[in-house]
Amino acid sequence: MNQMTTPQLDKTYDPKAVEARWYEVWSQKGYFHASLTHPGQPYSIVIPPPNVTGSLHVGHALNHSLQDILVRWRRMQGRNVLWLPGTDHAGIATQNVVEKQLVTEGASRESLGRERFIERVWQWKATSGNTIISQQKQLGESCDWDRLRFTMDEGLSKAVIEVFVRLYEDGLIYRGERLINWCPRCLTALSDIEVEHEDVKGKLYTIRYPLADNPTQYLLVATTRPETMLGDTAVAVHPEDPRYNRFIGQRVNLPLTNRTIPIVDDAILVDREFGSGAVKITPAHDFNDFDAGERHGLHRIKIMDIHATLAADMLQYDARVDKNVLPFLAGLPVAKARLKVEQLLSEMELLEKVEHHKMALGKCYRCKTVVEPYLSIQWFVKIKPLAEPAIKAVEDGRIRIIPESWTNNYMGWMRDIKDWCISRQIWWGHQIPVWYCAQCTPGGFLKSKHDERPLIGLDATPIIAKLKPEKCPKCGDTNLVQDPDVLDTWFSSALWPFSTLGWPEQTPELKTYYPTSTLVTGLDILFFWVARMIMMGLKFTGDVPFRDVYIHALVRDAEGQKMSKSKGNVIDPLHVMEQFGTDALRFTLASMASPGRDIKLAEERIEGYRNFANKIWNGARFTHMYLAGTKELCPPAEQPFPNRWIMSRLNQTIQTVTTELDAYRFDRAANALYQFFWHEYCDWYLELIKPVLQDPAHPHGAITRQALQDTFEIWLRLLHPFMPFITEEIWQTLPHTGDTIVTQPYPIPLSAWHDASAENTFGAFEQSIGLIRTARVLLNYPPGQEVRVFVTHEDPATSAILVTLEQDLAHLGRARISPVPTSQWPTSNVLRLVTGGVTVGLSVEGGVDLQKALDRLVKQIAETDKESQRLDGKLKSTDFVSKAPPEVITDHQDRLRALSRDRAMLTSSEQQLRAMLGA
RNA sequence: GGGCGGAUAGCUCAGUUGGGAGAGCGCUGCCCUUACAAGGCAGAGGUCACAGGUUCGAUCCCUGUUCCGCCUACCA
Repeated sequence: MNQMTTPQLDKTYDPKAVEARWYEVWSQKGYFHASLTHPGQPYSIVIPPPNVTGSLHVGHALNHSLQDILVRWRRMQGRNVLWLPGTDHAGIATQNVVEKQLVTEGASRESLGRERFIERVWQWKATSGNTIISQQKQLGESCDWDRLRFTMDEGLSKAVIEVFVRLYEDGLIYRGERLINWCPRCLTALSDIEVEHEDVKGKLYTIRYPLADNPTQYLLVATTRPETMLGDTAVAVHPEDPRYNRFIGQRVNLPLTNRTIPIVDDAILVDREFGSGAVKITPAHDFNDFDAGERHGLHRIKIMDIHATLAADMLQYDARVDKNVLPFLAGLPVAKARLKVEQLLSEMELLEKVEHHKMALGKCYRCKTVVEPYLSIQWFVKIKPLAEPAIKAVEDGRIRIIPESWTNNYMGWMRDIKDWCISRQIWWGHQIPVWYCAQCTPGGFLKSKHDERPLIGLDATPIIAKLKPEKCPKCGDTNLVQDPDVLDTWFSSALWPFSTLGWPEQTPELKTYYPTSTLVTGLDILFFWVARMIMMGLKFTGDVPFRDVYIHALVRDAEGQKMSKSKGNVIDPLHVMEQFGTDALRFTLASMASPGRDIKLAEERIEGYRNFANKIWNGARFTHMYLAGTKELCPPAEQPFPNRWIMSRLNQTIQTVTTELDAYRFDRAANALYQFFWHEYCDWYLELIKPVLQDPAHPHGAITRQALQDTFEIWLRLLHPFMPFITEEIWQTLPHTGDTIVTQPYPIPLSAWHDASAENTFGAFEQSIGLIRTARVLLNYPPGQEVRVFVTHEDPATSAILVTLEQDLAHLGRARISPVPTSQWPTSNVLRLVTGGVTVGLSVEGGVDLQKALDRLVKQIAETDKESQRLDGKLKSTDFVSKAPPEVITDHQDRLRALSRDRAMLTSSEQQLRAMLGA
């Protein structure tokens, strides 16, 4: 027993003074370090790695708080806990950050060259990449920082290479020329899910395409992107469309060019109901048209460069744009080209009409630039063979998605999944482990006219290798060029649960902590990340990467808007922690984490839980005044009533919190903790035991002090995962064993503490006190004034219990109590209030206004009557009594009986009151 | 276009085998009562979005409607 001296605590809790100090101690003592020799059953979580350029936003705060609650809880339960932290290298975002820095120095990525640029990024990472890590520590996160990982670390990079090579060898990675989503600002390919769609009001242009054989006749073609017509290589109509099918096989003159293009039939592409029923086909600039082009063996004519501007040479030589309009169009960016084409067509009277049209516009998720479907050579993962086992793992329950409702979402996406474009035309990231031999490539490597990168054509044979090969295996030449592209950041994140544990080595960590127990994440990266981890985990470890996936809500502002810097509605968690304390923020987020609903975070809520922290603090100050001396042992059943009651309630709270945490109901667990402490422990228990504590000679003094500090200490442990700082601070000042609350056992329910009779007794007691207090207010008695109170219960047994509680009733009711039957009460000058069998009488002093009391009685009688009628009506229904379950019927009968007893007491009370008023 | 979620007190939200509608904040009144005014006590406030259906009985289950949000999609 480590008996501390009673400290003097300030009246209000000051989180700042406490938080940094304890985090320092926890770190130094290594409480968060996972040990392979720990005897407990492993419990492991890998953190969703935040972007290394990032700083802690409120979404992280939620995500991390929930993980820390789970981890601290399991650690206290004695599990062998690993919470593995880290960051990802965020290829595009990080490169953007460093490039911006270079611009201010008058330099650029290109001027530095690839090697020096990458060095520069590492430098940046060394100085700025730990921002979020230190912020995570401020949040109190109990990660094993000794195992901090970064997706570009040597070990993780090794895993990336290993996976790439093995996927290639298994035929699951291929290189091909496809249409991909291209960001003309980041100058790289994006995967499908890196494109955000936004509804915009655009225009639908209807253009006349004159028939080649008879230019006075024309086909009407509708499009939202008229500028792409320069790259058209066909027009499609529906084969069964009587308006057009006779034209199939003929040709049209493509306006603004010197080309004619065929009219083809295509039942897949053409919707006869839409637009004019004829569709232009631009295979190099539209995803549907690309497929249609494949079906009809059409040319693909590119008209744009990597910046999404119309390229003069492409227009001139490939698209054969008419030389009269060429100067107007060459070099224009897409948006301007659209206007110009509209104008030109209009002047040539080839523009039939322009209508308003709403459409979805794809934007880059990093920089919000409009993305272009762009024809280029890229690397892809063939995803279907990986998706199938990943679907199965969720179907057969090896992976559980919580809340379950997201399972459908996952399944739907997985079943309809498309090949994953994994190459990115940037420098920061894992460079693709593929080399090419110039000697063996017939066309050699070209330099693009529009890009400084070497263009490696599809005729080049890739040499896939974990390390750079010495020489070409075919010709022996040593002049090999590595593929300039890097892999999608999500490619390395997909390996996170096992690459961080040492894979491809079979490390002890991997054996102990894989599969991980739980993944905690937001819905926004279910597809980006979760699905891909499942696919990769199954493929490369043969097992799922985690058992449970807990998906939490998105945090929005108080108006329900998504937080964004541009809207200026972001709540900065660091500022909140500064203002209200970390524990308050954590508790707020936990208490609002109801499944399937977004969190609207308002500052008032956080303030409310700041007040809760202060309440806890003051509860501790109170407890400190009455710490026990020597240890007092007393079996629960022999404890005085307040102790028996609070122990039973605490026991129930332990049960609830544990059950709810098991079900990932952080909100309910938090509410149970709050409700217990504030509204049972402080409001009732502390008040009940004050007379005992304050009387040095009281026979229950010693065991009550003991119960007070024991229950407080247990509750602190119960709360600790939610509010780690304040619980440690207070726990240290109470008698305790051990060095830190962090590693103390989590409370478990004890059946000996459960006491139904104490809880029933409390029910009658609480009702009595409630009536006394209400009566006081009705009669305008000052709170301090002691009054004469009669109290009884219609059930004799309960009445007898109330007799035993006379002291407690007197104390909390501030009254002289007469616990006698109503027959012994005065018939006048007493206000009688009734509820649930309890009747309380307050003696009425002369001169008080009784009208308020009368109003209340009248209202209560009316309510009683209404409810009685409702119950009576049901009980008189033959359908009800014949079909409802017996226990429901007896319950209704009991309630009706209780109401009518109350009602009799109420009316007699009303009559007395009227008599008093009349007098 | 498809899918999913939501609509309960002024606000934010609980309410899971269908049987008496709850919490927090806010509001009103009274109190600086020796842990706490970041507090205590008492109180007001809801046809559980709307319309049908199932049932003895529906906030809860089913159908439809309206509104809001999210995800997803190639209607040029």
